[in-house]
Amino acid sequence: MSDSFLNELNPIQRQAVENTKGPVMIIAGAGSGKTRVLTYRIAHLLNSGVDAFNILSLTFTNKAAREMKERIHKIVKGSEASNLWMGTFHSVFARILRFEAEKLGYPSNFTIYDTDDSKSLIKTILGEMQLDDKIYKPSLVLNRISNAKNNLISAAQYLAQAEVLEEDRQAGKPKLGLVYEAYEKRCFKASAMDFDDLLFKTNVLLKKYPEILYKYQQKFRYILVDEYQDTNFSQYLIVKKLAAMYQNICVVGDDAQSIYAFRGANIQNILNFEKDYPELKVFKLEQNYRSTKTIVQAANSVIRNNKEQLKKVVWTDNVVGERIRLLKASTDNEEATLVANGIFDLRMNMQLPNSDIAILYRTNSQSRSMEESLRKRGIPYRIYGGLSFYKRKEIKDLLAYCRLTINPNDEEALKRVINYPARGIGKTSLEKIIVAAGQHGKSLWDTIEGMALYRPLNGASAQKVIDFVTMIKSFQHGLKTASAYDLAMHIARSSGLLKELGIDKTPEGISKHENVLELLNGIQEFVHTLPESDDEVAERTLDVFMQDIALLTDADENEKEDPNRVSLMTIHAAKGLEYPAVFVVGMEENLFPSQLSLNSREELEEERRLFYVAITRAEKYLTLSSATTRFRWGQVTHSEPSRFLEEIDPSLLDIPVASEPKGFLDFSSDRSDFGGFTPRNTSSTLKTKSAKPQELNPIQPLKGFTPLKKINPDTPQNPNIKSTFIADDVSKLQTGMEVVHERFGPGKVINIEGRTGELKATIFFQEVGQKQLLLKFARLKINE
DNA sequence: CTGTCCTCACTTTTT
DNA sequence: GTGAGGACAG
Repeated sequence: MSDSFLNELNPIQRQAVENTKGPVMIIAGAGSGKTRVLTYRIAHLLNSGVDAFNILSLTFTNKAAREMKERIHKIVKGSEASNLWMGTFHSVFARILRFEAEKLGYPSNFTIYDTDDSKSLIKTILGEMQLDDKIYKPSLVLNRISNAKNNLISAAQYLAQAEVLEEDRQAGKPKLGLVYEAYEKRCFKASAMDFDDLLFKTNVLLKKYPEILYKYQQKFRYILVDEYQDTNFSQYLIVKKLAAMYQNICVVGDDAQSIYAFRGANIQNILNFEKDYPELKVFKLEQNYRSTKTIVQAANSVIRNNKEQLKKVVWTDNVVGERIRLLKASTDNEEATLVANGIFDLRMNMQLPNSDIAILYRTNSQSRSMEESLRKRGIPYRIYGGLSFYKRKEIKDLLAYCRLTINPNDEEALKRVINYPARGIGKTSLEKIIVAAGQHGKSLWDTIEGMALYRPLNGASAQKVIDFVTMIKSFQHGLKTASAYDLAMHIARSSGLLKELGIDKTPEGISKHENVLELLNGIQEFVHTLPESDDEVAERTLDVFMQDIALLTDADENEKEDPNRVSLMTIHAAKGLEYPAVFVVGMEENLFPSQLSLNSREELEEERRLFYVAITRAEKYLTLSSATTRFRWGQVTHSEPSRFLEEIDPSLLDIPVASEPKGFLDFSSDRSDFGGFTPRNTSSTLKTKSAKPQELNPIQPLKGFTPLKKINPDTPQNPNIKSTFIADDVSKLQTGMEVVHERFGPGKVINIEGRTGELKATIFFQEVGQKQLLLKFARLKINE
């Protein structure tokens, strides 16, 4: 058994990997090889004989979990790695809760309510309590409930706290606690848990049943938590309890990248970790392997403005690299055009594939203008997040039928489909059912199933509801016998859903129909896929398929499509990812930082950390763009440049020269003789500016100074060399010639093709490998 | 009860 | 500009 991979680590990383006993905290700066340390640590545990079943690894997103699993598979041979418990907090504890559900009075097939379900239920409750949903805005109410749950305050405890009630009274929402209470009851009656419940109920379970706690303490002897800075109190306590016996707990985090406080994440968890475990070992990973010096320094100069942070010095041995480019546009559409042009130039001049490029924004709504400009330019792209596949109406409709079949008590699913497709059960009927259910303390389903007993409706409407009940029951027969696909297809057909969608021949209607078919396809794939690990449920029935659906965010169904696409996503979604070239768009006050964050220092600091995350996604090229006017909620609004721009050390920026008449807006004007991504300034300014960052950086350790080693292709060249790049030179170019490229360094021409003016050369560079270059853009120097 | 038209709120960020 | 939800007529 070889641990040779350990040699790939630097001394601190290696210590962080090898100290597997006892509590460990790894403070990992951006780009410091955190994921590598985590994966190697797990691999090292497995190689030293720890059973995969005894390792619990918690991540923040499904994507992160998936990636880590893949990487571990690559290092550890055999199928052992499949047995790791690795996933998000929510998915791991949902799994445990399903196993232990009866202890809490839940069936193991409980539904997981997503945010829409929760809001819809709150609206229903507000209606019943005759509260104005303008005052009790469902999203705010849900927020408040969510906060309570994340701090382990039940409805009963909420109602028992005088100050909390007073707070609500002050805010003009005195009944909020009662809404919480009703919500809690309704979820329970519907056999449903919302996202926060998955953590809350886990806490309840572990507290109420010491023997269950003991069982999982024994099982999870080694616990690893990624993105620890983003955990909330509820998650913190679960981890603390599980780790209490063996104390083999390793948390990894970076306080500078904490961007989920809005959802209850608590930086204190990372700051207090030391108090919880006195013999804690702390490892600080401060060397950044990802980005250029310029980018690292820019990030440092921004984050320096935050008051609350752990002492940490992120530095890098990498090259200085390009300066950060600023784009200023007059409108959001122009901004998008500039970004698309910038991407075009990067592909041309730096030979970057689309997949090396990402556009990051603060809000999902900003994606639209970007999409348009990319489409115009013919640049393929992929949007991450946004309206995910599983959030589309038609998908939710079919899933609601499936949910109802599995758990008929699921109130939100029932409300969603009882009259869709329309079957004559309208609002009035539904209201009568809800009232009757409330009176008898039954779920909606129990009320309509026992129509004869509870009599919520009479005559024709009653008959329609009875028919609906009969239909759902017929679906239920398939649960144990039919495969997930057969049953789902049967449901889609007999419910009338497919027919309904087939009628609509508008492009949107067709797309909806296709989406449902795609979901059915996905279910079929599931049926044909074998369980990954030993303890995964082996049956391929519908209820197994549905278990984790609510916890899925982005559908990675599209993997089959062209992978060479530009990525578009929110900065939040970009966390943990890295791209050679990054565009951060919408650098404007009231957008980034968000208007809603300007009330408090804490919130502003979170926005700043978000900007820090955005900057540190970039490896080589970073572009920040803004617009002076922007279309927002149907109106043109004026906006000022973001304050964050001023926080970047100006010497790191490629600031458009004022005297240049709007020229900098136009990427394409003279790119033929001047690489589009090259600083435009005169050579004298370039010289002084490129020299400055190193001198200025006060926190750069001495070793960070790159000694005069071999010429690095990424180091900005002395602009005076430019004069030797004469176009005539290029025309003389022939196969076999030795050339020097400004960025790729020395290379040899392998092939030349194309017609004059569009000549394309294939060149093998010693340092970066083979590239295809358009000669009119590539500034090549022929070596004679 | 159904379908259409109109109004209005909407833009933080995610499990 | 858009999508959800309410008002209203059939």
